[in-house]
Order: sequence, then C-alpha cells, then structure tokens
Amino acid sequence: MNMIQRAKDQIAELTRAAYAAAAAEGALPAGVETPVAVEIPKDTANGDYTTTFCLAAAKAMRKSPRDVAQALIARMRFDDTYFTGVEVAGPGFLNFRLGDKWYAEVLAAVDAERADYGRGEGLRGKKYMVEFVSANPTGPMHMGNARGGVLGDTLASVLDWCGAEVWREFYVNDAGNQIEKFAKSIEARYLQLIQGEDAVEFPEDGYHGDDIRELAEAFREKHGDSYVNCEVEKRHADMARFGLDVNLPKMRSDLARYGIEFDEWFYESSLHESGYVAESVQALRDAGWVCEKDGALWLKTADIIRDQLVKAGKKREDVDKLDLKDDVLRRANGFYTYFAADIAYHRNKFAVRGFDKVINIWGADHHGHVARLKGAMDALGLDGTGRLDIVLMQLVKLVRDGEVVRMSKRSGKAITLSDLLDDISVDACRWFFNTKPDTQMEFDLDLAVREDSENPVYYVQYAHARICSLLRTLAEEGCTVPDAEEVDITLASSEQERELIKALSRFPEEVAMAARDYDPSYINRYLVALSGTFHRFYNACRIKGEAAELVAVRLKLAEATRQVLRNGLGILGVTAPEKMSKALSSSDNA
RNA sequence: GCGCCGUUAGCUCAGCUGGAUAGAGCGUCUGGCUACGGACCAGAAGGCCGGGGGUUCGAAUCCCUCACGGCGUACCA
Repeated sequence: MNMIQRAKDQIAELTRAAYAAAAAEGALPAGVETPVAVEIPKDTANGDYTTTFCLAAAKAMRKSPRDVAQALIARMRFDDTYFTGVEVAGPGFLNFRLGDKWYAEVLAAVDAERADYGRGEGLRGKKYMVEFVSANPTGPMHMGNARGGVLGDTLASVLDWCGAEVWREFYVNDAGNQIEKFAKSIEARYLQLIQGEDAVEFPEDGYHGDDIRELAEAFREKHGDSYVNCEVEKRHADMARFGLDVNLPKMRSDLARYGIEFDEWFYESSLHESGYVAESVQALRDAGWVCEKDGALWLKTADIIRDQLVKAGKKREDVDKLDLKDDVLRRANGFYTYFAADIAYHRNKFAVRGFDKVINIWGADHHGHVARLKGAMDALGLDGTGRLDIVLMQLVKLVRDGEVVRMSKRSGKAITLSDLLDDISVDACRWFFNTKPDTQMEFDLDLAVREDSENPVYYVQYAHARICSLLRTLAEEGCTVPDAEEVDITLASSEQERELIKALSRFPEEVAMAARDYDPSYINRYLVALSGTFHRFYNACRIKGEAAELVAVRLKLAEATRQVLRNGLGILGVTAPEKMSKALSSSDNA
C-alpha cells in the first residue's frame, strides 16, 4: 500500500477513534456513521492532510462543525502515528501535519522498490486487452493513428503497472469493401501505367494517394504486364495481397520506430475464413436477436439497447421515445458486414481468449458504434456493458501556418505518422500525443518541429539529466548515496525538501488514477510537477560543500527523484537521458 | 430532428470521488549565477470557470435548460 493511502487510513482511524471516545463520554451524539473523507489540501497552509468529517457530520450531530472538531481534537493522540498534530480551521476542517516518520518511510519505499516503485496490485489477476491503432492497411497512418498509438501503448503500460496482465493488439481490417476499393485503385494505376493515364478511368471513390501509384509501379516491376489480361477476380486478389504485404510491414516498422510493439496482429480475414463470423451471427440468431428484412439479416439493436437502458434505470416510456435503428449483419448479397465481423472479433476476445476486460481505443467518429457493439456482446451473454470499454479519442486537428490541414488518405496530402517522425523526436511525439483522450487536440506543426524549452518533455528530461550530473560530480568527490535507513530525515526540514518527498509519495496514486480513468496523461502532468518541485529544491538547497550528514540526505532525495522520473518516463516510452545536448542552451539563442 | 464529446487566463491545458483565496506551462513584464548543468529559479500582471436556473453548510465539479463548436446518425469500414 502506498504512503498516501497509509496516511489517509491513519487519519480516518484517528478520527473514528476520537469520535467513538467522544460519543462514549457523551460529548457527541452516538450512532452517526458519516464516512471520514480524507483529502490533501491544495495549500499546505491548510495542513498536509485534511478531513471534512466535521462538516459532513455536523448536521446529523446537531452541533456546529467547529464544536464537533473541538470535541474530536481533545481526544486525539498522535504517538506512533505519521502525524505531529491537528488543528481546526475555517468552517470546521481538521488539518493534520505530517511528522518525520512518514517522510522517512516514503524515502525508504522508493529505495526498496526502485524500478518498481509506483507499481500497484489493484488489477492483479486480471487479463486485459488493449486494442489500438488498428489503422486501415490500405494506406499510410495518419495523425489520429499516431495519437491512438501513443495512448493505447501508454495505457497498456499503466495497466501493467497496476498489476494487470496486458495484451496489446492490432486488428487488421484485411477484408471487406475497403480492401476491394484498395485493389481497384491499384489496378487502375497499374493499367494506367501500361495503357496511359487517359485510357483508364480511376474509380471515383478510390484511394488517390501517391502510395497507390507506388504500389502499382512495384507490382508492375515484379509481374510485368502479365496482369493486363488476367481474370479480374484474381487480379484484385493478388493486388490486394501485394499491397498488404507492402503496407503491413511498413506499418509495423513505423510503429516500432515509435516504440510501439504489439503482442498480436489479428486478421479480420481469419474470422471469415474460419467461419467464426457466420457462427457468431448464428449464435445471435439462436438467442433470438436476429430478424430478416428485405433479404438481409438484421440485428435487433434497437431492442437490445432499450433493454440495456431500462436495466440501467431509465424509464421505459422515455426509452421508447428514442430514435434507434437496427443494424445489418448480412447483406442481401450474402456478404457479412463489418459490424458482423466486429461482433465475431469481440466475441473471440471474450469467449475464446478469455479476457476479463477489453479496452478499445477508437476515434471519436466511431462513437455511434459503441452502444451497439456492447449491446451485441450483451446479447451473446458476454457482458459487453461491464467488460468492454471504449476509449473515444477526439481526432487531431492539424494546424500549419495558422491554417487547418485536413487529414485524409484520399486527398493524398495527409501528413503521415512517418513524416511526423522525420521532423520530430520520438520523445516529443510520445509526450505530446499522450493527452487526455476526450478533448480535441490541436497540433501545431510549426511548434511541434521545434526542439526547445517550450516543450515540457525537455523540462522533465532536463531534471533527470541534472540529477545524473549532480550524482556524477559528487561521486567524483567521494560522496556516494547512502541507503535510506542511514540518512537523518530530520535534516531535510526545509519546505522544498518536504515538498519533494510529498511529490515522490504521490507517484503510485497517479499511476492508479491513470488506470482508473484510462487517461495516462496523469503521468505527464505529474512528471512536470515533480520536475518543478525538484528544480525548486535544487535551487534552494545546496549539496556540494555542505556537512556530510546534510549532503547524504539531500543526495538521497535527488537519487529518489531520479528513480521516480525514470519510472514515469519509462511508462510513457520517453527516454530518460543521462546528459542533455548543450546545443540548445539559452546563451546560443540570445 | 435525435445522440455522443467539448466550452476554465492572450494561447495550450489541469482541477482526483462536490471543499478553504480556481491552478500549471507557454507568451508578457521585473528580478536572481565568483554556483552541484541558467534547458533553472523567485516575483508580477492576466479569470462574470460559455449564459441562466436548481440541489446544500459549500458547485468549475451534480441536475435541468439555452447558446456555441466538433463528430455521429449507411445493406461503408
């Protein structure tokens, strides 16, 4: 258990004990069961920890909050606790002050756990899948894929840090209409190469990107003109296969360059080929959720979602008013829809592979599919409502020279993930894209290609490098970092030192909150704050040349900070450099 | 029309399950190295938290409503 939780638990215990004593003595009415909520005040002038218990319980006790507080304070003992005292403040807050014991234990915890400090057990024993990117393999990856890649990968790390068994997966959409379109696009470019641009009409809804022309050229290089008179069906199949065989390894290497590796690339085609799509539709049919209309097979999505809403506590009459539609599973032409394949895919995740929890990172433009996919899982008895979580990510708005750049595979002008990595460091990209998923993001390309102190990633990396340098320099003078038990914590009594230790104590909880909210950007914000706290400490507390005991405890603090910075940057997939290049120093810019 | 997401400082964004005077970074202004890395630090200015109602000891946070912006609402994927 982390040190923040220990402190909070102890306050709750102290408060409950004081209340029990007060009630026993008749100073306060017995039987009030208000929970003891413990918080960390924003302003340390209001104590290190605070409880609002008196405010919340006052009404039930028929006393003013301050009177309740006084009665409790008179009955609190702090021997052997983390705290040195308590005071009543404002309308009736109880503010507690931390003592040396707690600070020493925080340092000891970092020292003992090292590279594992921050890990928790909250999700121990759970199998999680994070499915992310899953970009269409018909073209290069765009900014949305870049954001989703970072978000998914970092979220997976965060879940891993919380004890879960995590599986990273990329779903390859290598079937269906867009593959047909892909094949026809390559085909048109191929024939144009041979017969001339004007002789062959390019499909109106085809992919217009240059990458398609390149694929056609490569195909011709390999096969010559032999496919001109080929049977159309074979031509399409071979060209699609060829295109995928070029694109998928490229995607894999682009993502690897980005620090992202998947445990599995799962092929949509495999679900069709094995008959699992048909089988899954049959399972829905057996469960009574399928009907036939106009020659097609439909999932009764509207009924399923209404049932869900009623179960969630909505009124039947309100639910009936909603404008809901059913969805096609198998078209009149006999082909299964993407939705049918997606149902089979998610059924596979739960029923075949046994994941407890499945998280999908999707672009917000897919939000209309959330309810129906969960509903389909519910209809199959797989509890999609409880076990399938979709993280919707607002799309990235690209801005250049103050103007919005539209991202589209079809325009052929899109800036791809690999273009981006040519300009901007992987560290900056990973840091930058790791933002709160559900807010729209503006990516200023002019700003992003700059590598200077405006980017917070450098602020954090600088803190790390600075500590490395400090430890190196002091080591040369024979000052090594002692074990946590050997330092005298009472010497680290300045505000900056205490704040630094408190900042270190927060890390495990930040990781846990990131996992709880599926929002790994908690880590970014925490690291910026920790770096700032360190820089303030560093500025206020000299180390070199101080008395040996003081040097020892301050070095220990610096080392612990370095460890936590490393751990946090590691989760984000950002490097923790030992040294920073001096090329960008302010004197050069002046 | 219906649905989902958003609206907080000049800009980009925090604000955890409702808590004390709404916070960072960047930008602007003023200071700080005979120094362990100045890619740093200290300070200042800058806010009807989109508007209006409600819930309560207490609301940026919860509920209702309106406005604005983004995105959905395919026998596409």
